[in-house]
Amino acid sequence: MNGYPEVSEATRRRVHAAAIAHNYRPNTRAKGLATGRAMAIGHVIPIATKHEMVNPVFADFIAGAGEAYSNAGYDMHLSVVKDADEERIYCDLASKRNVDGVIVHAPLINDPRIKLLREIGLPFVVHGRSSGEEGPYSWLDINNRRAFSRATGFLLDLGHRRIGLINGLEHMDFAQRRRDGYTSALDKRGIAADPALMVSEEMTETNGYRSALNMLEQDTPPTAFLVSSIISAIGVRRAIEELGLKMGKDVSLIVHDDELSYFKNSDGMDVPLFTATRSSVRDAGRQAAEMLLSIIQSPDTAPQSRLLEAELTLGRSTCPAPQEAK
Amino acid sequence: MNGYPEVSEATRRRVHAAAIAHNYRPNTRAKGLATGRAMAIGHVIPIATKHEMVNPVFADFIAGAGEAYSNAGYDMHLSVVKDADEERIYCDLASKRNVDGVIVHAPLINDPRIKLLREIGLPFVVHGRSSGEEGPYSWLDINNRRAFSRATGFLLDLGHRRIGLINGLEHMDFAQRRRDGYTSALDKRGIAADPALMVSEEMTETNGYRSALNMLEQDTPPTAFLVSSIISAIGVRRAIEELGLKMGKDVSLIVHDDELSYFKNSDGMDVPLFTATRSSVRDAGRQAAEMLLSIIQSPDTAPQSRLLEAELTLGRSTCPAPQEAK
DNA sequence: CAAAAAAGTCAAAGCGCTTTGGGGGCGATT
DNA sequence: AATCGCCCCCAAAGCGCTTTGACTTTTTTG
Repeated sequence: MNGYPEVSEATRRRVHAAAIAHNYRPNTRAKGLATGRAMAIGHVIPIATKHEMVNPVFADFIAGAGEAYSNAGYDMHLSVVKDADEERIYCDLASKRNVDGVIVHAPLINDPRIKLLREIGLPFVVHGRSSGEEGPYSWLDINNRRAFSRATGFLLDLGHRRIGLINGLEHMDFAQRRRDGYTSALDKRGIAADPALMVSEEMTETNGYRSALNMLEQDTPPTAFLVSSIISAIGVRRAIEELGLKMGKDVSLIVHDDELSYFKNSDGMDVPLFTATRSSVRDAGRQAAEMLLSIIQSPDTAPQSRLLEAELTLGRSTCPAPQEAK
Repeated sequence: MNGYPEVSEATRRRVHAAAIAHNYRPNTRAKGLATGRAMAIGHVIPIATKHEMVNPVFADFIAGAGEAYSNAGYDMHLSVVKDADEERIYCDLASKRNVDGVIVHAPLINDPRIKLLREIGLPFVVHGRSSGEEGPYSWLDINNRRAFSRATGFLLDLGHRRIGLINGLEHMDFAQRRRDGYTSALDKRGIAADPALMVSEEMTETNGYRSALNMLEQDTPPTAFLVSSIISAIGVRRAIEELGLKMGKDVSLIVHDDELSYFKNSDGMDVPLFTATRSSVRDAGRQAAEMLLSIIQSPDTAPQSRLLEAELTLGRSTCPAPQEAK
């Protein structure tokens, strides 16, 4: 059944028919044992121990990756793990031989997992990058820095001078890059970044709400926000409206939109709710998976990488800065 | 290493030490082949083909289940699958022997998967139930009917007479039960359910927004809403406020809260944003997983089931009906 | 002190597949 | 007619583990 050339077409057909008749499918374990390949990819999803938080982008990323795997006949192996145990899990996966490769999620700055995986020789692709990691490795990331610098520039062009940054946790690489983009765009216009306008926290609705409220209640409140997640942005909007202000009129907001399936910023009909830097995380999952599969197929080629650009899409949450705030 | 009684303690220690020294872990495939047990549980997550939607509760459910699996030494196998292909996948999983059991997600009314799994003899636990399925099977569900009937009763007690129901897709069993709870509570007070106040749709922010807007723009708009998901509720709130109304003052709202980790309705400090029927889906994942593991351990016991009650928690989104609306 | 019992060790078989090398059958070549 | 070559088919070995039963060593007991 495995396409050997010396088997006649007739026999092959007979075997196939019999297999279907008996509802036969080769036993994965036996096959894996004989071939030495697991035909499975591992995803390790870390639970932030502090708040037991599951990153909401995982679901969509995995949906995209899963598509690529089933097309290629691979299975997906998931380990849910408290972030402290994460390294041990990679060793386990490798030495128990239950996966042929892994996707590394949510890389930190100087992420130790990259070194570890390189050492144990398990093929991997990082979703994101890890600043400070010098050696070569395969990754797929969006251009977070440029996205946030463009978004900041866009707000500056609209006349905003005090722009709040509501970011994710900045030991995560993506958040660091986003802040870089933000501060460098401010720098370029000769504006000093104000620490009172920058927060770094888990991207939940409540956090977004609380931080925005804090900033808006300052003496010189921001007239615009840059928000790292559509979930936090909901909270930011709540804070804005609770103070009797209007989003897109009194306060502007740009959000990074991962195109989560249950929270589409734009439904294709109306003008999107939020002005956003947009990049589909589902698509990223698909591409990262395909990259990993190709690496597994030809292990000796150089590490691959791909940098995706985020689109800046106009929504109803941005407008010129109000006059009195200039 | 597997705890045979006739091996001396000293030898065991020696073997253990050697295993650790060489970073040895038994090969999962070989072990599985020899024992006939995969030590893995399958989760099949269907993608609604129509909108390519991933149910946002999966992430948290799986986080809970994953905890139970790793405690028991089990792995988790994920298949992401277009909902049309779902039955084939179950057959594959069973005949390829790569899992010892599966969790059935998002059961429909008269769900054919239950019959199928019973036939092929693969142990399973349903997260939810399937009305119309007569035979015995193991399930874990929340009492959707009672939760929604209580919530409706609560709104009626506050004087609301026109209550909008913004539900999930009603071919899903949970949504059906929620509507049942809603209509039966209305019935009990002699109020006819108005079809113009009931919608059934995928639970996205946009859908919630649009449906609430539609209802509020009717001649006799609802004074309260019952919403099946916190995601849709965000959209409902947006609609309310866009019309210049205040949630918890002009319009009341009760939502079902799955305690999604990135969208906590209550953060333990303030009064929750929404009044809600609350039940942790993460916890459900943990319990369903434990139930399945116990079934696999002793396959001959009768099917188990567990019905969890949802708590009604007071938030800031409900208040007595405005006078003029009575 | 010898024999029986207990405790510990080891080697072989088998799980279900892939891979390989040896033959059997048949038509073509000399 | 004997040989060669080709096309198939099949049987055997091995993947890394568990399980079993046979065997050896130590301890207990009459």
